[in-house]
Amino acid sequence: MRSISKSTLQRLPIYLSFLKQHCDSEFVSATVISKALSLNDVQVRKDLAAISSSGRPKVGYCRCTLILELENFLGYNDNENAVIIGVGNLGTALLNYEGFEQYGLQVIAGFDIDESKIDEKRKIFHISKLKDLCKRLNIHIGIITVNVEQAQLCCDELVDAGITAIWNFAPTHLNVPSYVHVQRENMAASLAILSRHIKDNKNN
Amino acid sequence: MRSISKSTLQRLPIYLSFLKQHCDSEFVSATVISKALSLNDVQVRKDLAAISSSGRPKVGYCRCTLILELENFLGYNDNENAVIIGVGNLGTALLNYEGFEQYGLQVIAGFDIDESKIDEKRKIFHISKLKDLCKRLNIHIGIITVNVEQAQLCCDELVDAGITAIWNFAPTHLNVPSYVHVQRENMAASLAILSRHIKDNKNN
DNA sequence: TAGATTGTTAATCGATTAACAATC
DNA sequence: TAGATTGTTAATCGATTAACAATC
Repeated sequence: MRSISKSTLQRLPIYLSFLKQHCDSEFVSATVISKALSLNDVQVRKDLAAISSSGRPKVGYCRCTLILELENFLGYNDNENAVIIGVGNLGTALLNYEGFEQYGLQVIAGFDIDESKIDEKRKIFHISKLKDLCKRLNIHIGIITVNVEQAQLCCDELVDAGITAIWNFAPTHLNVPSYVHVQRENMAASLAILSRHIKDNKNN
Repeated sequence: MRSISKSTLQRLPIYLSFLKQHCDSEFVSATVISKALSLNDVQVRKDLAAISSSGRPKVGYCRCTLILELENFLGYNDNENAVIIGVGNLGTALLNYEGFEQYGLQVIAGFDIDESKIDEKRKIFHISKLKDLCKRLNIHIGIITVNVEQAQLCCDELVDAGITAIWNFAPTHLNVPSYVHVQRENMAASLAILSRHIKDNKNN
């Protein structure tokens, strides 16, 4: 099992969701997956080879085995806890979203500066309790859903609390120590691609 | 102005947000931007060259001019209307999110099958009204925030309503005609990258 | 003039795709 | 055996980075 490229890593969850959703035969081949997802078949085969060696010539992959291998590799079976900073619209949506559990992510608490939002029954705490809770529960993932102005400050708090992976929904760059990974959820980039497509359509 | 690569396109909003937020001198160079955002300076220079020719040797770019050029290129000044299908947690958050206006995106209506969610004052309509509204207002962008099971069905409705660009938040692949572009907001992929980072940290 | 910067051309790197041998 | 499939090696493509000439 060699080291995985970022682009491969991003496609693995797509294969997994396809296998779970649209595919009910016992065996499945890279060709079938590639056609269903409009991808190149060699690409799919290489991606799968990186995380599995259960593929058999002429037969393909056992669907159930492949699902397990993907889930294990992606860590969907070992739970990671996460905290969220900023319990506004988006933060609340993510805090209430049950779908992350499926990916092995438990968002166990939300934090905010705004006293009026705090509601310990619903697991929303004042930000002053962040560090203690993260250290105590050994939490590594922090989700930032505050506005641009507060993002760097919250980021610093997370780093100070021992977080090493940050999922940043604020549209801004964050400065972090080199051992911390920031994953920017760049909605503006998605929009840029979408609106470019519309413009291209108009010009043709 | 040559054709823009997808990776360049995705970085442009990042430059723009930096220029607006963290930078208050009259002129700014690609080197300064690259350092602030931890990118390669030639990459920034090439990206900017693709959308602007206002850079001057020894001087750099006039910050205001560059901001305008980026905004124009990204279409932040010409508004696009969009509709949302699925007014659950995430759909509501996006419907209420004021931040998209900054990107020239107006989410003007939400649609749902669930009669109890419909509230025309808050611009939430029954899905049966989708096609008429999209045609009448000449809408090109649809946002899908329903669950996996309903996603393809909603997608078909959008295509039928004349939508050519779909922003898909449901974790599933959508089949569309070739002239329709689907931008998948792949949260599972972001999570995969984050949790890989944590695993790598543990193993070192 | 010297130094900082742009922007282009060439080199490198990595990811995708093509060709093909191995296998059931 | 023939055909479908895996998985590997080689070729291609595109994006990033390096080198450098042009410019204010």
